Amino acid sequence: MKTRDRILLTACDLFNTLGEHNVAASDIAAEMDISPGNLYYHFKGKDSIHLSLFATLQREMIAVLGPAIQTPGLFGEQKQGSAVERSWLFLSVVLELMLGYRYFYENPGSLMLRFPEIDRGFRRLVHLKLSACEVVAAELVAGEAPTDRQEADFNSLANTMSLTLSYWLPYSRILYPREDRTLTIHRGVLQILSTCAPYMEAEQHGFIEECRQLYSAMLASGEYGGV
Amino acid sequence: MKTRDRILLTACDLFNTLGEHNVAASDIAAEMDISPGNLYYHFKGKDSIHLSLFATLQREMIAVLGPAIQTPGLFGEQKQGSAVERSWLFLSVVLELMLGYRYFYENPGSLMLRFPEIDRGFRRLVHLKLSACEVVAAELVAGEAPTDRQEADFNSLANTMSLTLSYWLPYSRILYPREDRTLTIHRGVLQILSTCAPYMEAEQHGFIEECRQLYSAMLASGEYGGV
DNA sequence: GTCTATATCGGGATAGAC
DNA sequence: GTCTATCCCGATATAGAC
Repeated sequence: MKTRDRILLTACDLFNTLGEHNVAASDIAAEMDISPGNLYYHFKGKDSIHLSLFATLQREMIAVLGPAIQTPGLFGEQKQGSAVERSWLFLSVVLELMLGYRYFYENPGSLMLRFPEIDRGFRRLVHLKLSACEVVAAELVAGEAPTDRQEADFNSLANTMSLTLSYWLPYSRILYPREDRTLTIHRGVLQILSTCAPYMEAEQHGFIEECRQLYSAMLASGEYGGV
Repeated sequence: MKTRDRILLTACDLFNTLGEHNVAASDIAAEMDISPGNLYYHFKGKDSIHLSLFATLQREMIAVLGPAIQTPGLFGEQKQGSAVERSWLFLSVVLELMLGYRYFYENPGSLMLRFPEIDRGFRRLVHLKLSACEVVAAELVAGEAPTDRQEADFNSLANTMSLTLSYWLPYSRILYPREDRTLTIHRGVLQILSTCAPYMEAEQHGFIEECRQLYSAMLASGEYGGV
């Protein structure tokens, strides 16, 4: 593997575990057993690493969000499974991706303030996420023509979903600091879907119920170091 | 006003506008037209300022949250107005308070990592917020004995409210960077209350409707530099 | 591409006069 | 309490040999 890529990987990893601003360029070099000079040969500095890392995140996120927003609905092509199942998959993928760059979501403000391009990019991503949530919500509630009130409720529903999606990782980490990551994602998806529950057809509830059972079982089994 | 207090005030202000980590101790001194040495006479350094600032935030927040959690319901003593109106007031007060220390909520992770006492304190606050939201939610949905499913929905509702309450400021700032602060708070309260809408008695909806109208009017008037 | 050595710089922190 | 002057350190960044 190329040194340049190893730097990116190592940096992201350190940022995630230690917190972005507790990691110096030299720390990254030390962690990889290369010299600081070498690191500076590949990147102009920590800033340049941040920009590169964010560019990747952005690219990957757009790759996931883009298709979801296309008119035919989640994942463009032929639909498979029920609406809830597809939503579940979609939300999982997004959360998984965010988890890989979680240092970013713990302190969005800091990086946005330092780098205008990140500021713009992140804004754009949030807007995309909101659009995607609108599509997901629309698929989930489906059905009858909305009254004015339902219209307003729908908008706030999409907002809630998008907000939860954006901040679930840090929020959850505060409430359950040592929880297994996989479980955190599952609970996040469940939390978001629960938000839609009151608007959904009765038959759809079955899937959410199953998820809840599953989640309880996981918690009980203790293999995920929960609470 | 004592220099010590002016330092706290100025620091908080600078942190809010420039971002915590773009502000050096010397910047604070410069902004107040005192010498760095003077600042270090009053505080051992930036760290000590942070701790002091957080202690205040914590104290004020507990003063608001504590009574809300008491069994009689929101604001302890005799209840005034409808449940929605009281919730509205309560949520406004909390958001207003958070707004005063918004630098903190833009980058929770950074400060929590640096100061164990802030980490503990912030965790505690989030738990309190969640408890308070449970009380608010209970007052709002009121009524009949819940089935299992409603029970689960209720829990996730309280979580959604608490999460929205915690991250509304940064989220909203990303979506509407230049929005007037007052409007941001109003919209936040409305957003949280909308979350409960599907669970509420029909008659309660009237108030939320009014709020929405009001909000539309404010946006239209343009005096709040919206979008 | 990678290393070692070194220059630079900004912010944190202290000493001592007033 | 407040100032000036100064020190110190850690992180960034570069030069030049291998």
